[in-house]
Amino acid sequence: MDVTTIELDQVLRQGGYRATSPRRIVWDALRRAAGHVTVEELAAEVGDEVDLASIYRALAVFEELGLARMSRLGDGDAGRWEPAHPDEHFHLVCTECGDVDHHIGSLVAQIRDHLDEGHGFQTDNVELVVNGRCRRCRS
Amino acid sequence: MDVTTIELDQVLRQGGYRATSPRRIVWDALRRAAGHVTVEELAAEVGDEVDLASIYRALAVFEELGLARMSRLGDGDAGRWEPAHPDEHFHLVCTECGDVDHHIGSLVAQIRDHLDEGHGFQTDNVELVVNGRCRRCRS
DNA sequence: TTGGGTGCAAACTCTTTGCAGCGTT
DNA sequence: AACGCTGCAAAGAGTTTGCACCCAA
Repeated sequence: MDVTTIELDQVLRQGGYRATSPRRIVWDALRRAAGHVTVEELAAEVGDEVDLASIYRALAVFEELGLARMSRLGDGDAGRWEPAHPDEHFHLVCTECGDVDHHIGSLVAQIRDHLDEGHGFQTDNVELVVNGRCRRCRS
Repeated sequence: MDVTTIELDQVLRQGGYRATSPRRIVWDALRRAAGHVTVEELAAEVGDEVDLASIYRALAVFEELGLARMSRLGDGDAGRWEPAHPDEHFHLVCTECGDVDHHIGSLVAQIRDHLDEGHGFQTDNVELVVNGRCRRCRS
């Protein structure tokens, strides 16, 4: 699923929300970003076109519609946003160089299956953040 | 490893920190708690014996010494603390009843191995939070 | 036309920090 | 005696909210 700006309007309306200019602008900025952007970075990207409060509100709507996703990659870090990826994925955070690697694999599906079968737990959402040292920094 | 109050003093000193009364009180409260306590809850537990700022500072020291661990179980939630568990573990959070289940298993070790062998990533810390519906709420 | 959405500013929560005095080493 | 730690109060970051106006449906 690649939600373009045009499709965004439909998804919003189907969810009972209005298709507005600020939401389109925030969505475009989020897609344009390489991922893992803070709200502040998004604000810088959209300049003064959209108010900070409206960015927060837009992202909350996107999250509810399953369009976007927030993670906290460090202890006291601010929330970082990215378009929701259809494939389950998780984040490798290098504590040395700060690099964040997107990792798509079967691990999340394995976790889901394991919990469903063994524990009767119906998984909605898996938040997996792995801290460590990446290959380059391992020396 | 079960770090009692008496052992705490040793661990602190070995780490280059002083063994003080506020740290002992916070540590005892953390161990007495069922786990997953917020700083505010700890503050209520210790009454006015220890200042809020000192609780934060004590927990930061415990984390550095590997004695305690913080997780964020929900999107906008405050940090929740627990004594560090020797076995790798993760959290199952039921979005229906709010119950948090500690889950100890081989999953975290599997993740560690997978990343080390396949990607050269040396894992320090795995933060895994699974949201969903527990067996009871599944109806 | 109507009510959901927006900008603006103020408030709020969680957490950190500066500083003078206290207590561990 | 020295200096790390504490309480207190104030500041700071990130995020939310109240309200009047605006605009999508």
